[in-house]
Amino acid sequence: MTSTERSPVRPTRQRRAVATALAGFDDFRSAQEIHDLISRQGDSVGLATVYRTLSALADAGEVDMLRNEDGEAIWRSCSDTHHHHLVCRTCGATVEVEGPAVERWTGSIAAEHGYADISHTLEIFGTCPACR
Amino acid sequence: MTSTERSPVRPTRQRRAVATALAGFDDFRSAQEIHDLISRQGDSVGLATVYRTLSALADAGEVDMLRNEDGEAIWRSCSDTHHHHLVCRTCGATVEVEGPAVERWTGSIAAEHGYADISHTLEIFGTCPACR
DNA sequence: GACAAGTTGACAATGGTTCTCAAGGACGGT
DNA sequence: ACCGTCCTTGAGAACCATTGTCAACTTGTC
Ligand SMILES: [Zn+2]
Ligand SMILES: [Zn+2]
Ligand SMILES: [Zn+2]
Ligand SMILES: [Zn+2]
Repeated sequence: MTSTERSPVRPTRQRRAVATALAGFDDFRSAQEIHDLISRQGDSVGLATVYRTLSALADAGEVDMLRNEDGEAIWRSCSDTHHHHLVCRTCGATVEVEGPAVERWTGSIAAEHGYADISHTLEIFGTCPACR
Repeated sequence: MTSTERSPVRPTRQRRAVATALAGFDDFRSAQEIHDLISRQGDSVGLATVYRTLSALADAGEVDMLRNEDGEAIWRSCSDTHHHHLVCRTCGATVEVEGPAVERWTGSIAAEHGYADISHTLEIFGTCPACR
């Protein structure tokens, strides 16, 4: 059960730095890359804090986290509605895409086989026009 | 460049053991679990060899490798036609699913944005009836 | 059997991610 | 401003899946 009281989230220098760094990217980046950008901007935030903040933002639905082919987590600030990604495998350029039909399809497939608590991952990789 | 000569693949006791272990599962398992099953069956194969063999089989398209929500690689021998998976996140029970409409959708989305050389990943996770 | 080349396994190394815990900061009440 | 409480942070250790190392061992071939 989720308790009704949420622990307050305090606006700290560190959390602001992570949010700013995220805004500086429009493609998916690893926690390390985000940490590096923060450092390069003169700020100093512990790597563990970067991970904590990214996880919290992901839980809150304010950033998307997915895994690259090596299983590493990569992150990107996204619109807050459910969507998927069309990602250039050369330069990382990302397009958010929606597919109501796909959402319906995954749900019905799962129901058909009696699975509950459904989640799904769907990513499309390709080469963007600029990288052709 | 891929050379035209392929290095010969020798049928060894270890590779047979991995294949047998794979056949003993009908769901996705980690390399560690596969290694454990081999041990339990009395055979002895180094973990590194399990990884090497699984990777080779995946490259050859004889097993599917995907990543669970923690980013760990999990493996399963699969049919050789293009399909996706509905996976129980508790016990790993897997259903292969096909969705021609989804295949069409990903293709058209990609074309619409000028992306070429399209590939995609789509996995559905949930809790199976037995694990409810 | 002898040779060249592929294969193995114990172990070390790698590297992303999480954990630990003492020190620091935010906030409400006074 | 001062306190007390609870949240937050960071340096480093710990974790752990995966990969690299390399000498010993197989396998296929002649
Ligand atoms: Zn591109
Ligand atoms: Zn979706
Ligand atoms: Zn199950
Ligand atoms: Zn598909």
